[in-house]
Amino acid sequence: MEEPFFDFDQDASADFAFWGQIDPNFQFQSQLDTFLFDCPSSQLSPWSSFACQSIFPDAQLSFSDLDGQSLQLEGSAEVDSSLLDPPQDHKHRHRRLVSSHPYKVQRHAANIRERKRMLSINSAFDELRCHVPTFPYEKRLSKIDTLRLAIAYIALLRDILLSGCDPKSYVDQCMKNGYKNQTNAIWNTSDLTARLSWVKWD
DNA sequence: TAGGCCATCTGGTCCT
DNA sequence: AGGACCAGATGGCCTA
Repeated sequence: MEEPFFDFDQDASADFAFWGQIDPNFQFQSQLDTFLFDCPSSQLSPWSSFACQSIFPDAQLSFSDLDGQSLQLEGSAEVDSSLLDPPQDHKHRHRRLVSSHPYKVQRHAANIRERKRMLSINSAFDELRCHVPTFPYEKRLSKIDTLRLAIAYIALLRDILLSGCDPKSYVDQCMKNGYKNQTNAIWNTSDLTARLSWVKWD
């Protein structure tokens, strides 16, 4: 299996060099980050037990990557890096924390939890993308399109069940006559049925 | 270059 | 009290 790759802040150490000396709080912050990320990722997402593999592995951000990024954050009172004219070739703009206030330490921990939560959500989106019909050549669906397509797909599957017809012949019929259902889903047109023509029904 | 999409930070609110 | 959840703000990347 190919390791998920995300070209994210791989030159964090260089960034530190650019920004100057490391804050005394850095060691504590690193330990905090390490602690927060010590919990297994399987606890973060109920979806991680699925065997399904995203066809877009590069879209996933590993927790080790996140660990690396968390090293960017050092203390409390933050400084918008754009104010200091940082290098512009980083994929993400980073903020630095330069003093130590308990609230800011808490805030930093909350940020990490929030990032983990968002990773969990994104992981679920990747799982969902695996279960909605897409063209082989189609680019990665956006989150909103994934949700809308999933809604339309579920509606169509329901209609197939209610019809009692053979799924493939039902889809073929939809291709000929156009698919109409009760929902207002954006994908309930030929987009969906055309995708379903790629589905193996046996 | 504008618009879409996304990641991240943040503060507020709710829940345990 | 602390964590989860949420929505708004912001800025970066990509594409038409």
